[in-house]
Amino acid sequence: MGNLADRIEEYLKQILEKTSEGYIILQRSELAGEFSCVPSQINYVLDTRFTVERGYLVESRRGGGGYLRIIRLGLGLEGQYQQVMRQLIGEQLSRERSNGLVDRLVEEELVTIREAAMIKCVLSGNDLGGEFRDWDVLRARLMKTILTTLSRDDLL
Amino acid sequence: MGNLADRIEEYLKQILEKTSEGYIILQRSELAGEFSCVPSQINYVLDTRFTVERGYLVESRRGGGGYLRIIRLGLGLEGQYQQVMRQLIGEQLSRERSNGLVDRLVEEELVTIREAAMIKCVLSGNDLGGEFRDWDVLRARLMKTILTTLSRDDLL
DNA sequence: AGTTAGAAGGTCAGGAAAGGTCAAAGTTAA
DNA sequence: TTAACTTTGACCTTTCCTGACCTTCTAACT
Repeated sequence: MGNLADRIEEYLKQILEKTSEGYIILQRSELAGEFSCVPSQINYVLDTRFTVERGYLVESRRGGGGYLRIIRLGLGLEGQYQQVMRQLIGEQLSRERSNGLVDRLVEEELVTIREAAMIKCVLSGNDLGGEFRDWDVLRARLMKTILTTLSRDDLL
Repeated sequence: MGNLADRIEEYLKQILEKTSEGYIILQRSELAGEFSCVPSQINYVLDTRFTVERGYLVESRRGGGGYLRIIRLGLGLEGQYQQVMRQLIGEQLSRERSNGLVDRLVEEELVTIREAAMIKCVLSGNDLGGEFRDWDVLRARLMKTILTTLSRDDLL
């Protein structure tokens, strides 16, 4: 596995391990410079290796003083639970089931009561007056993004 | 965050924090001098960082003895903030504006960082591809419902 | 009172400094 | 020999910074 993408991946994961903040910040062009490659190669690495499925979140900002921010998603106890949850959710999620899941998250003390109330109110979807068709699909996607957000290591 | 605009923003917020009046008065050219930049850079910072959504009001006066006045808008106590927020949200709400509002809720310690991240990720709406049309309208409604939920007395 | 010079701040367009996208060309593994 | 993965480069969007030019206000001088 000596190819460029793998080496960049390795390098990033290494500094990501060492940090206690739960994230690292870097400049795309600078990193590209260190590995003597084109900047878009960095995007390739980020797109293929630092995905949510693999436990990472990437934020960025353009313009002068722009940057890349790679955030670690929890791999510990909470992270495990998060993976299980994702499988439980699947492609569709009914309102009853989502409420059940959220209650369980409260019991496990992974979310507060306030957070739970918020999640439920969003997932209840009283706001889209019939304008959306595939409710259960949307609910599943929303639930997943929320779980992802909650497992961000930089929010602890 | 090493760029000039960010540094000026931070500087201004710092002195704004320290003052007890709730506002600061300064001279554009003087401030520009301190940061060795062109005066219009100050306008850029004010236009992009000290907006109403983020809780600031900027007044100014030209001519001899002219000045800039940056006012920090409080959200008021005991449920008043709900009304203020609703006004700011209005019927439609862009992503930029909603992020500004959420940041402000954090600053006022009305929501936690985790809650803020969750709200942002829901409102960013990466989940409903092009399936929904009036995004800004939906965002406004969601934001209001969330605020209502968060201010429920039984969640404290 | 009217005029005018100087002292503020305001606007806008253009260039620079990031990062993003996409498709074509090159590699590698089955 | 394909099919999947990697690498590159041309072009795009967003954000920042500067400078030239404009508007408003005060004060001093008719």
